[in-house]
Formats: sequence, structure tokens, C-alpha cells
Amino acid sequence: MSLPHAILTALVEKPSSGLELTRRFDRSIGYFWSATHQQIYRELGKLEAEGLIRALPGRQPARGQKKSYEVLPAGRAELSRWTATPQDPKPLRDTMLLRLRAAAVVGTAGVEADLRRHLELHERQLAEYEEIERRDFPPGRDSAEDRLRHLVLRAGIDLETFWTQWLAHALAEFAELPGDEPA
Amino acid sequence: MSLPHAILTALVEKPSSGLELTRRFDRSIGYFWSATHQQIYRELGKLEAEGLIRALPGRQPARGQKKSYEVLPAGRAELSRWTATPQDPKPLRDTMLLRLRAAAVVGTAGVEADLRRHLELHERQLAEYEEIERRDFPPGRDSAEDRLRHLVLRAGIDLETFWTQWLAHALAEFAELPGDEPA
DNA sequence: CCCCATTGTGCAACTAGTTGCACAATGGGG
DNA sequence: CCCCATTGTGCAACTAGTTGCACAATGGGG
Repeated sequence: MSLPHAILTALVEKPSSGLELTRRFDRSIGYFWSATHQQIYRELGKLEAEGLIRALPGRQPARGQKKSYEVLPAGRAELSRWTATPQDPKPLRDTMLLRLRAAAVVGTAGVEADLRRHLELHERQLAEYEEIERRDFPPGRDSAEDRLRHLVLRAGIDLETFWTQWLAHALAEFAELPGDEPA
Repeated sequence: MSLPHAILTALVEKPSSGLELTRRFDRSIGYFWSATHQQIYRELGKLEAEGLIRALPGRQPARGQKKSYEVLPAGRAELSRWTATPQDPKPLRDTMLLRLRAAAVVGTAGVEADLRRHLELHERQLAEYEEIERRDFPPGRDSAEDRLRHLVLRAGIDLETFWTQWLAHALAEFAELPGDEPA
């Protein structure tokens, strides 16, 4: 539903091949939209068939050859249209929260270690985002584009901050909990 | 992947019919796991077929008749097993963030109104969660079960708090932005 | 020089979630 | 008393995302 628009955005920012897109999704784009290389290749095919993007002229190779894409005017128009279309926030689905709720009725065995592991993962992610912020958004640069992109990165940073704090809080609660309640 | 476990958790807490479950998913369970009635009915069928839950004895009616389910020992065991199994946090996919990133390259037309609308939605949600907190978790009650459930609700509250603050911040940035940049 | 690990592209089958209906039972208003 | 809005249950088709491979090109090490 939005993967094509994520790809269009990335390609407007910079024409890329499937692999380059995959790398970019693993890094900067990944903090608000994740995708696997299979999804990306499939979607590139569709977008090309629909006339929203096209392969950059040059060699037109078979498999195993880089093929770069750029956005056509129709693609840019579609991206514009989509961006301006209201959309509802999608409801939450979070396994860790569900597991804690389940732990309340079937016991907390095994959950604590995973809370700790998640805390580490989120701390690492947070550090990475803060590194990106330092590198890409030094004080002073404030074109409209920079501001918007910085805003998006801030959301990533604030979300990871929330998780690290919440997980730390959860672990503190666990420490105070009586032993594993039976059921 | 986790809907069956969400349903098991709900049914351990209190045996229910499909419709009652739907209502509970729309309220308290919904703040960490959302599901439609269609998903729920389908999953109830599967769980019954697998012997994890069973219809409460009583009238065994056809369509249009309430049928309540309770969790069987095998279901409780499965829920326990699942809760203790490590799982990776799932990567983020958020359309509003993507739209802002897209707006950076194709212009901000139309986004601001929707930011405002989202802010209102999240403020309403936040107020609702805080109401639940006041009602269900008055100071003093602190059985292990209460603490765990409160922890989960706190996550919901903190997440909504994050969104309201971030959206307010985004709107403030928009106010300072030069007019709509062309492309 | 050729083999095999690495890089890059892609298909197919599956799982999870959504959308759009269909239809049975119930019960209050005309 | 019967009609029709409401409540409750469910199927089917579709869309989005995941998993598991397959296979081509490339290039450095033996």
C-alpha cells in the first residue's frame, strides 16, 4: 500500500538500482519504512510496468546486472497525490506488549531475558540514529527539506528513546516482582 | 502469528464469545493488539480445531447464536511456551513519517491538515488511556498481575504522548517553513 | 585459468491482515 | 403479528509482507 511510495520517494531523492535501494532501505529509509530486497524488486517491476519509473538508459542487461531506475513525471505526480491524501494512523500491534499481558496470566518465565535483549537492541538503534543526526543534521542547516527530514529522524530517535525507557522501567518492575506466579 | 496468542490471553482472562472478544479487542486489548471480528471468528475456529480452546457446554447453536469459548490446558501450555520464546522487535512502518519524507521532495501540500487531524486522534486516544488508568489502576493495587497490566497500559500512554508531542512539534515546524516548495 | 565465494536479481509459495459481503436470530414499533 | 433494524457469526477474495529458494555475473586465490 505504501511500499511503492517509499520507493518513489527514494528514487526521487536519487536514482538507484535494486541493490542500492535495498541498502538504502536497510539504513536511512528503514527507520520509518522497512522492506526486503524481494519486495523491492517486485515493486520496481510493477512501477516500471505502470510507467511511473523507468530504467536509466545505458546497457539493458539480463539478470545479475545492475539496472538503475529513475522516476518519471507520472511517478512524481502519483507521489504528490498520495502524500496529500489523508490516511488514518494504523492501530498498534506489538508482540512484546502482548507477551507481558500474557505473562500476567501464565507466568513471567523467560520474558525477562528477552526484555533485556530488546533493551540492548533499542539502545543500539538509538545510538545509530543519534550518530546519523550528528552527521547529517549539524546545527545551522535548515532548508525546508532538511527540516522535514530531520523531523522524521527525530521521530525515530524519540521512539527508540521511549522504548529504552519503557523497557528499563519494565525490568525494574520485574526486579520487584514476587517470584514467578504460578498461573 | 500472534493473533491466536492474543485470543488465548483474552480467553484465559475471561471466557467469551466471538462478539465479546471483538468488543474487548476494540477496547482494552486493542491498545497493544488490534483485530477485526472476521479475524477473530476465523481464529476461534482454528484454535478449537487444534484443541486449544473449546466451546463452553450449554446450547450448541447454529449461526446467530452466542457461543462462548474457554481455554483448554493445551491452550494454556501453548500460551506459556509462546510467551517465553524470544522474538525480535518488528521493524517500523509508518505512513505519516513516510509522507513527510516524501513531502521533502514533492512539496508539503495537503499534509499539514492531516498532521492536525492525527494530533487530535492521538490526543483523544491518550485521554482515553489515561481514563482507563485512573479507573483500573488506582494507587495501591499492586499484585503482580496488576503491575504487569499497568506496565502495558503505560506503554500505550507513553506512545500516545510521544505522538502528540511529535505532531505538535511537526506543526510548529510547518508554521515556520517557507511556502510550499515547488518540487 | 578455473573454482567458488560474493554480489546482485528475481520467482514462487506461503502467512497475516483487510474488505466486502452474506445471512441467521432477535425484538421493539407500527 | 409481522416487518425491519440491530446484533451476532461467518465465508471468500484480495492485498501486503515473509520465507525460501534459484541462478547469473564477477573476481580474487589456488
